[in-house]
Amino acid sequence: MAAVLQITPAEWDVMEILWQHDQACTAAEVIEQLQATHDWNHRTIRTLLARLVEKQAVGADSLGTKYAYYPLATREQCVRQEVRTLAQRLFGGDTGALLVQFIAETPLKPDQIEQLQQLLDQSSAKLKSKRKP
Amino acid sequence: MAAVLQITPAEWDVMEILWQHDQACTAAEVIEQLQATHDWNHRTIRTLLARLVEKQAVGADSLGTKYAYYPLATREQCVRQEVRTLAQRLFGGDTGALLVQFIAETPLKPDQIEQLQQLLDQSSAKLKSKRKP
DNA sequence: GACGCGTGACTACGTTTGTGGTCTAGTCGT
DNA sequence: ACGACTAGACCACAAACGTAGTCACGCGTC
Repeated sequence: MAAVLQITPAEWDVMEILWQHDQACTAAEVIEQLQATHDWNHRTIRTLLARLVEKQAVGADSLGTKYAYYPLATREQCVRQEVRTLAQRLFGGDTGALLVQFIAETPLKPDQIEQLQQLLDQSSAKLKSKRKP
Repeated sequence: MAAVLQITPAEWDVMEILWQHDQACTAAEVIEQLQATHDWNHRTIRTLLARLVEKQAVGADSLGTKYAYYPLATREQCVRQEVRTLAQRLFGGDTGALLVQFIAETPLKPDQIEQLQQLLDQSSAKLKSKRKP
């Protein structure tokens, strides 16, 4: 399901609102919150919601005359998708070198460093366990 | 210069060819190499080249009847731009967070893991030394 | 019970992107 | 010198995207 969810930047802003809520929201709620930060016509936001429903990134349950909208994909999934797409484009060939360069010049926070170290440990552990059997 | 270079995925593939060469290339050379991997009409590639020239990502020196094309932006600059853009969208500009995701998504080779581990050690050492004085 | 308002459905329209066609002026082989 | 090719300039067109208008319908109000 949701094989290659292509969420555009504008749609992403709508998804963020939905992800922030545990409960499904009405269009009016989404519109109100988006208009706090975006200078968007409510019709624009409704269109974005409709497109997200169409591409099955968002579900819509009928509430009589209106709908309750809720995300069908987790933020996690969508982030992974985006990251994978960009990684493919940027690092399609030589992933390692570029990542090395990037790490070298990105100011990392202590917890990010720790996260990365754990990831690397896992990777090397996985590599080793694979080589033996 | 090249303030917000927006390179589309198709254009990116053209840039890759140009970045691979130290010397400027003719359109014919770019076309030949791209057609090795892409099923693109040569007109498509010429259009992409023209658009890249227009947005000043690529320079074109007249060689009589043809042009020599060469990148005006380095690959590093463009990668940085893309990463920043996506980090902005996904993590409110936190490039480090995006890097964590990249690493999580990327299968790394042992030597790359080692390199990255060293880099992280350096980073954390730097952080510690900064905190003291 | 007529009326305005919010809601969703459908439509519109300019721009960007991917893809490729036409036109024209040089280039090169014969 | 002429005809086949080639390179680039200009144009075309559909899909995706950002942005927003119109329509019709049910709801609460006066």
